[in-house]
Amino acid sequence: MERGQIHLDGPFDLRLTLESGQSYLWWREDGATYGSTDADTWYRTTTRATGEPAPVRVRQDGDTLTWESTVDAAAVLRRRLGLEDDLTAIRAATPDDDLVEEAFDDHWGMRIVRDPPFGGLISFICSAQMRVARIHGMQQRLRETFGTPVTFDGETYHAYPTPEQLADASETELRDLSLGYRAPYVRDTAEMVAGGTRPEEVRGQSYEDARETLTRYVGVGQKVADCVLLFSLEYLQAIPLDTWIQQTIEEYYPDCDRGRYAETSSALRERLGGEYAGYAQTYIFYHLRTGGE
DNA sequence: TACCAGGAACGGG
DNA sequence: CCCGTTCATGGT
Repeated sequence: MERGQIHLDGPFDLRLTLESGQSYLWWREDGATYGSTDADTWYRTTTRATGEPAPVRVRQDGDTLTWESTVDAAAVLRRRLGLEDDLTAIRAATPDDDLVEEAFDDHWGMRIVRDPPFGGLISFICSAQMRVARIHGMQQRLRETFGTPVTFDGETYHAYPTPEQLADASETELRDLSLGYRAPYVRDTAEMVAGGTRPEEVRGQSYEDARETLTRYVGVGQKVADCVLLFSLEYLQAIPLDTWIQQTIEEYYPDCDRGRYAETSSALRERLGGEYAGYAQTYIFYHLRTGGE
């Protein structure tokens, strides 16, 4: 077993980062409901960054992250948890705005995650008209049903299914996991990816071109595409316009409502500072979702 | 019971 | 292009 520590020299909160509705590819070792406020646990996931799926677990104690794995996971964790982002500089570059400042203050340390692209794509296809805890439950069932098991410290971690593993699933099998009408979307998109059309290929395209390209996947509209760009592909300017944010626009930024998704998104992006607008959006989303105003 | 959840596909205008 | 409707499922 390999074990290491990462010294945090900037604001970071592991629980907020992993349980704020950005990623559905981690799970708590204590089994507590996803979205719990108790952070005293290990968070588990797997990574294929070094080849075959490797289990990883990590926990936070103050300004120290401790991780354990079968591989050296330090670099992977830095990337996947957004530790390379200069959060203080990003906040400083975000225009002054009462709602944004309040959200930053209340949830300071939350980072934008970098999920593996395929898992990010499938999990956000599953997110359509669904609550956070249920989206997380779906991903857990997908892992345990179709993912490759690896044992670590006497326990089994199931890797997120590969495109091939999900493409081989039947729609009925997926419906049995309570995916509902999303089942054929997941299966068909997995087949497209297994066939060679990979989401990470959009890297290098302009933000709006990349969003348009991603909507070619079945079950991916502009909102889900924005989630994949923001939480998997490092387009930090992406602003997913979900029902919460649309409600926020009506209430706080009515002049940004241009009637159509692309135009409204663009207007709000400018209002939130452009390059890192996705950070401000993610703080606002979580702030409102947890009862802030 | 009826309504809703981090929407998207589909069909008609 | 735009708009309304439909699509499973489980919680409240």
